[in-house]
Amino acid sequence: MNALIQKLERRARLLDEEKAFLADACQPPRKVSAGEDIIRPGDTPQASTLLIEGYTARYGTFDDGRRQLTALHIRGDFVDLHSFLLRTMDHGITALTPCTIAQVPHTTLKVITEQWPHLARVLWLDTLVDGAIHRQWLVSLGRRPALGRLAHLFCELSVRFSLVGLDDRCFSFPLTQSTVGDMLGLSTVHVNRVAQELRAEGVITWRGGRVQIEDWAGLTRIAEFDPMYLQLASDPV
Amino acid sequence: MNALIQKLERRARLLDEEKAFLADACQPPRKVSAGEDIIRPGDTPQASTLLIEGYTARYGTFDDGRRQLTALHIRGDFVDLHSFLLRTMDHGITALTPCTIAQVPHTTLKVITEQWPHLARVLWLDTLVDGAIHRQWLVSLGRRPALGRLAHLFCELSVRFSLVGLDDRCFSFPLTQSTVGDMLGLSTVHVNRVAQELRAEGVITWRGGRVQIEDWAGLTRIAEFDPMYLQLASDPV
DNA sequence: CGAGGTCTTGAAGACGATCAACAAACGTGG
DNA sequence: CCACGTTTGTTGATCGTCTTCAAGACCTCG
Repeated sequence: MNALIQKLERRARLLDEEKAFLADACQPPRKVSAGEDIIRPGDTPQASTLLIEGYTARYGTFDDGRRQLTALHIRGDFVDLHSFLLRTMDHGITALTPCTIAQVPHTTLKVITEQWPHLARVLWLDTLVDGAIHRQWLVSLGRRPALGRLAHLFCELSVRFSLVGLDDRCFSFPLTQSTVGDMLGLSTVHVNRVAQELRAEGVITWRGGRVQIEDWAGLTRIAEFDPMYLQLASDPV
Repeated sequence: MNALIQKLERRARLLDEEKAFLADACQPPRKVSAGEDIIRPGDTPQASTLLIEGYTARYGTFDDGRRQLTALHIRGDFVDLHSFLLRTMDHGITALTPCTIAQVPHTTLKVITEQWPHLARVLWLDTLVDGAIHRQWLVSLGRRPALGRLAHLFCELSVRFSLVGLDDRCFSFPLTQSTVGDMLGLSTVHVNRVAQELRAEGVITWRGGRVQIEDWAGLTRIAEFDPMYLQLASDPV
């Protein structure tokens, strides 16, 4: 919850009443174990899920079992704020690690749009930043070579962790190379090879479920990273 | 304008007052010629642009000039509704063909969020469907082979045109193969080759700036197309 | 009629996938 | 705390898809 508010306040000032209302809206936190589906494609959830701790991902699947992850969530992210209006989910959401989540009923979100228009705009903005991240991923998958794709992912995560008050140059990353492959549209083997290349360049270490960025300038150069899309400016909305 | 309302009403019922307010919000239409930028990266527009006729696209560029299109808009699409809250644009929007556009001032959009909460939710939903399309494109770029990518694009366009009342099995498509390559993350040469393959399969004809779908079942099979993500159900929001 | 853009075709090469095998790390139960 | 099985990471070899380069055909529009 605090992580969410901290992130939202990087983009717009919130009134104390708004923060209090948002905090009250959350149902008690719940644990989810790794590999469990939080939402299955076709579900029509009655509440939106806020990620308190852990990693979750959105995914689409093919008949033959191959999958593509379309988003990666960290603490403070609303993993399915869009289910409030989208109703039936066109994709699933899975817990990549053990997670703590809290739910906000859709009825409460509706009240926000009726009675707290400013807060509603801030939440709308949050879904729009989600879209901006999607666009960057599209650029990655469409035009960036494998090495740049992995580098870009780490750049993005570093900035996103800094928004929720975590050390951004060294963060927990207990995902398998196979999962990363499903995210970047690469095979597991190739993820392994480009990871080694990043290590050989000396820009990161990635071991034991942790990533440490050793050379930020070098990493951003390889990734051609420009953080503008993460909307760090704090404007009234 | 009518196209927008027609599309929105496929997802939620609108009151006559809401439709009237939305129609009044539009400034007089304006022509834009092919190749012209409607928005440049870094711009902070004071109005959102509605596409009345033609094709526009969102794009990201690299230093070396290569580009990746991240969205394709047809008539009835709000090409940058998100600029209302996102403020400074992280990407550009270009007219791929001669276009007619109309603008809606951000101040008016703000009034909608303050005084027309239901209409605001419908517009929010529209940006969420945008996100759903992004996710499908991510799946395409990440995991679909070139043939399936092109087939999927035509499936999506067919459904989207049907939502705005156009013949969906035969639509105007005056884009170059190079532009399609920038959309699908492919080289021009390869777009040419997979297009010929789709023709050879007898599922489409694509000539003289028009696409005709000859075998919908075959096309959707090649694309592994599932239209769920376009949110065709009409629910109260 | 000419010129520039677009489409088409061929050949060579690169990047990443797939297959296969082994090593290392992890977790679980004895 | 160790043994064992399973998952994850690593490496090599081969293969396929798509890219790049190059050149010629077609088309459109002044």
